[in-house]
Amino acid sequence: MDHARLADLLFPNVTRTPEDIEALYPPRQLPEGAKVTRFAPSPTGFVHFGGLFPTTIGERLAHQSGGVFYLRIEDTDAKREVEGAAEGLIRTLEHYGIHFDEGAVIGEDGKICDRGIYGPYRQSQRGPIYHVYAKQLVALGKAYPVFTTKEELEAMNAVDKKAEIKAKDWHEDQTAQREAMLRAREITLEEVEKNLAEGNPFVLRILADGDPEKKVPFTDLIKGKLEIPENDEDFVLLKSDGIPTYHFAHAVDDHLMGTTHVIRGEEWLPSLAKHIMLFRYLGFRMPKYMHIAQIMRLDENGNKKKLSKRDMGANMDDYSRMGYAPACVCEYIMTLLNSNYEEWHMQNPDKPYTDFPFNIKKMSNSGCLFDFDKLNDVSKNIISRMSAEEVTALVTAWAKEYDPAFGEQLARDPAFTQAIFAIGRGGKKPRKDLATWADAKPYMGFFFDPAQIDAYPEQFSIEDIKAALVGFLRSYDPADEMNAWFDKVKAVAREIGYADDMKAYKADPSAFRGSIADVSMFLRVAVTGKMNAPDLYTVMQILSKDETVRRVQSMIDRL
RNA sequence: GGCCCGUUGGUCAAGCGGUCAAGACGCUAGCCUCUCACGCUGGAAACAUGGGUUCGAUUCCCGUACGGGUCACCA
Repeated sequence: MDHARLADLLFPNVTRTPEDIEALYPPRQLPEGAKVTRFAPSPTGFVHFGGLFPTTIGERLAHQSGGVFYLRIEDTDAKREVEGAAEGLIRTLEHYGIHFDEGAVIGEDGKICDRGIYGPYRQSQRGPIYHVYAKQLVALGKAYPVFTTKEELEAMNAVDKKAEIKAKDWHEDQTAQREAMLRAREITLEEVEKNLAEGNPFVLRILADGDPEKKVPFTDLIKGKLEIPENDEDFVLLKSDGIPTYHFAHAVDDHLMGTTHVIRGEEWLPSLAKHIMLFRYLGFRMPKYMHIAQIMRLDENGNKKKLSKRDMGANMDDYSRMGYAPACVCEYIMTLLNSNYEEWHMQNPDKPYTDFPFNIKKMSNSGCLFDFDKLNDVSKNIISRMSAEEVTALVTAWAKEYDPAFGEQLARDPAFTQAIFAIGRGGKKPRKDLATWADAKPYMGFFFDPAQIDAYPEQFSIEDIKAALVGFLRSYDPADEMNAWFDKVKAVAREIGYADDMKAYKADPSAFRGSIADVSMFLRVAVTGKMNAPDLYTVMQILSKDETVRRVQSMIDRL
């Protein structure tokens, strides 16, 4: 077989050589140790939690080392592409504070455009580049074409490949495939010419020289030392539309664009042998790899499953809707990514997570379960440290988008709203009431709308409650200092036979009808409608005397 | 089914041959407090399993089980 002749036959229009291409991609001028990483999504949907994981690592590694973090769009599968998905991906990442130094960006006109000299950054626009390398491989005898007729191609596209294979017997299928592969390798120049003349499309397959019985040692930055069986599968390099598969595009692009670290999910581990082979054939130096474990979820049988797109908590846009602040989500991700992050954060509570010295060695190598409880805790801590102004602004902004009626209430009197969010804020032990902005309404919505009223526990008599409320109204004076105010509440408690001192009550509960805590609860429910609410004295101050009295009176009336 | 990866409390996790096996979330008891919270002090709760190697294994090796991933002209 004359490989050079085959190459010319297959790629008559390719005149450039790999050297010509290399010249267009000069080595990056970066400081020693700088890492070049990338986010390389296929524009088929939204960013999901599992995807934000490797992205955050890439961003941290690049920016912490003075390197480059770029965005490359892997739009090699037109069938699956979703209109506008790429733009959505970029916007979501921006929302989470992930910025790209280079690559595909959203331009002035809202459309994707390139920024940087290592482009194009959309694989769909890199066809001619891939073809140069494809031609080279053919000329080297390391790749060969497999022709199909258009009818066969259509038939292939019509079936769900994955489902089809699953239904088959694995052994049988693999033997058949292997035989077909070996046969395809035997194609002659004459056959190629004939097919080309007939206009039949072809895929370009690699000619695999590996022996799976042999293992190649490989070091993954997270998994450690691995033994990879050599690849013996003639996988597809170029699809029949001339567009490369992931494998081929990965090798060519990451080489030309100077990627130093490839960070991807561990589902790529089984393909690693293919990539090792490709880089070898192409004469490229391999980047370093980090294969990270998947985020899992529990299925209905209690088994772990990879967190997939449809799952609760998968779509990052859902977090916005649920009212999670981006900073909180990022911090939660850091706690999952780096086992010593929490320790660092406890020592540096006020520093942003970007100050944390991210350490690859501290990364977990098994998949973790998504935990909303933990996210909420992280989130509560962060929000508790925000200022009242900040919380007011963020809650209001969130509500305007996701709960307009509530947003309007919050915005009507910003000073009033801010006074509410200032309760228990600041100081050493701030309240931790809010994990999400959506928590604001159940937490403090009663200031605006007292409609929702918790029922009093049944063990208390209506008479006691009424007596306490009436007693309170008789003596209430908003000019009282907090202590004076509470002394009056205590007096009311004594009047109706409730203990005004918790110690005395606990020493002998039977001596009293109830305690000051119960009386406080009677009042709290009357004023806020809730068993749980922030400091009652302050709540009354903010509500005003008229409103406080009105609410207590209305509770007395309905009892 | 072949191949690959993984396995410390319910969850996230320290550990890297000798520890009473950290810590965080959640759960829970009590304390503090003028009420709700916050906070504090405790508690229950774990090395999947069988063989080795070793004076000694959670830690090293092999097997087993279980879980995950992958086997497309998808990424």
